[in-house]
Amino acid sequence: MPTLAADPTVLANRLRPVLLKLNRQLRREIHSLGVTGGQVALLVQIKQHPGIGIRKLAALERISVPGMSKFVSRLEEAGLVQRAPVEGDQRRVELRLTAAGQKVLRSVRSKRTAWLSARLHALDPDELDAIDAAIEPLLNLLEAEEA
Amino acid sequence: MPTLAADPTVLANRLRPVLLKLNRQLRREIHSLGVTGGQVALLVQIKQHPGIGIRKLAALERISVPGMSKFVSRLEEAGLVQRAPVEGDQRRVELRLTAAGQKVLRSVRSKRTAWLSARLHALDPDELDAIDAAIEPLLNLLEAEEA
DNA sequence: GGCATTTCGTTAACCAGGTTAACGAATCGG
DNA sequence: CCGATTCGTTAACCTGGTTAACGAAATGCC
Repeated sequence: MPTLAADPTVLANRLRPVLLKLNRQLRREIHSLGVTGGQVALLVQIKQHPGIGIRKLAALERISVPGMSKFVSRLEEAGLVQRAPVEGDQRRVELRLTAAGQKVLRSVRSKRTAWLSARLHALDPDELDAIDAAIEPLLNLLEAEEA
Repeated sequence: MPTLAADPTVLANRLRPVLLKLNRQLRREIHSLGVTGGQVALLVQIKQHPGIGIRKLAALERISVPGMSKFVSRLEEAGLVQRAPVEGDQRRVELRLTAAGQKVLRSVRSKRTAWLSARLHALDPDELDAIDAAIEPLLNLLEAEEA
């Protein structure tokens, strides 16, 4: 039974190693289609914000602009996204999924063979609920600093 | 309100981006003393298992043996850990914290200025409880595959 | 005792995922 | 029309990993 009214600093020290190890595993989830978790996240964002630019996308994903430029280049080389010039502003670029990108996204979403999905299947329903309930608070952790 | 009896695959797809972004932030938590979260985790393990070898440590942290060797080398160069020869087996090494390593660990543990700690302080008690309650299930996710 | 096998750690070479610094081109505002 | 800003790219660099190959030491066995 977890301690109620957890001390934030103590909680941080317990949470950190868990996140660390989970992400080490997730990094290896470079599954079948050759796309990493990070790349999938990018595809999702582009799908949800068609025509978005590098800069906004970088902000959404919380990485630097040059970093985003590089990742998008990789996705473009892989044929999953398309850089299109913006009408009336030749500095900007509009990003969109290609047909191949959409296909990848569809097939990834239903994938149950990925490490995380497989491990979650092994948990009890109440454990799943506990994780489920933590997702929003964890998201709030990130949104807090957008202010 | 989170969905009860969450579908593991759906939950995985919601969880992944959260973990991804959290870890991107955590990576920048290279605070004052110049040690990263991963390095702190290592120091903690060495403290809890004094005299542990590279191989076991690598298994505990779920990374490869050569990777661990490299990280330990860095920590040794930084003067935080000490490689000592093992009595009666000259292949092995025993790892121990130096005084400096213990000092770093003490000062890190109480640090409330780190990003994660600061953000957690901004959450409601019930959100903290939700996160707290999710830690064990998340750990189980990792332990499951030790079997 | 001697030799094959296994165990332990290191090194080298490589890749992904970032970062900051510097820049060039285009747009915008006075 | 010119200075300042905005957008994206490139280059150089770092951390955190990986696999492959290896050398030295210990173990098992005949």
